[in-house]
Amino acid sequence: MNDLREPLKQLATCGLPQALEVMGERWSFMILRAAFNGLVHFEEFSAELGIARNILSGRLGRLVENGVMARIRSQEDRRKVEYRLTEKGLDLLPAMLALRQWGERYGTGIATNPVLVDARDGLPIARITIRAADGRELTWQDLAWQDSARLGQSVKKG
Amino acid sequence: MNDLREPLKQLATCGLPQALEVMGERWSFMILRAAFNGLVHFEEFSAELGIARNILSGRLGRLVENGVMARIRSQEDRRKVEYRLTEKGLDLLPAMLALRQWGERYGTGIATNPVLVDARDGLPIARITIRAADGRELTWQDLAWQDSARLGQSVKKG
DNA sequence: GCAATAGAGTTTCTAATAACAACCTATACC
DNA sequence: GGTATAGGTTGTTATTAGAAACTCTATTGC
Repeated sequence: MNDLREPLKQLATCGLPQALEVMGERWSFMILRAAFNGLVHFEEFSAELGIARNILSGRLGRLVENGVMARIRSQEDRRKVEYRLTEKGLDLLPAMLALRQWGERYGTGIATNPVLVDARDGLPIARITIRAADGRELTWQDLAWQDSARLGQSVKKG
Repeated sequence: MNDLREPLKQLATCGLPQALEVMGERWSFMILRAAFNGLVHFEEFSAELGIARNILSGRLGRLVENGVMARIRSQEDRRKVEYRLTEKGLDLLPAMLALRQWGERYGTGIATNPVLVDARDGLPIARITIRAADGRELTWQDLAWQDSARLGQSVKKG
């Protein structure tokens, strides 16, 4: 366990609250997943998620507001609107996959489909892991919290 | 009352809904972060998060129910209870870090503190990325969805 | 051209849930 | 007895969810 680790009972500041501000609401990640699955239209999200229309409208609007998705009128059919992931939205993929993999691992063994693969060789992607700057895989035992003012100095683990 | 624990009917099935059922509520990730920062007692979480006591009680209970945390009576002081991350909870670290890194990257430039470092060399961990089975880093362009029944066959990018 | 229809919402109304504040309780320690 | 710790209870408000009906524009079929 982490009994050897010196607990730091100080206020922590990090990007998590800001991420949760955008993605912490109930349907946000499900909408994101649908978007990664190629859905773009309001009616597609509605059918896939079974979410009430007003709520879906609100969530999509919020994701657009926060720059996660872009709202684009279709050229071919001007009734249609396309919601497409922005760069910022695409950058949420690691977080979504990490969550999803965790759910798969500990959930009630529902077979995942479809699977995300490397387009080059068709093999499923690896598990999302934590790595050192030089690429070594790290576990919680290998990690320590460090005050950012002291970065680069030696670390005491116990 | 279409909630997240119902299996999806149409396009995609995966572990995400199950992960969100455990971690999708408003304070769950903040509690998790506090736990990773070494907090163990009810009053510590309460002080750190400023969350109403009944809500905190409910969330902690739910995390324990779901096996993310363990509720342990302290040996030294029998009044005290320790909430400690289980293996299952520790395995949420990649997801939490990916979210946090995303928030840092796109948030309003709040300096993160403390920073998670490799205890061996004191260097901050790398960004959480998606990798192929052989370890190559992959971006969204390199990926494809594949029906799990056809794994290993040729892939067309969607 | 005109009616019917499709897409993307908005509005209204209602129910359920989450959140918060402020007490209250039950142990266990001193 | 007095205090610390973990939580339950009560009451109140805010938010979220949902169903159904409505709007507005664009397209399609005749």
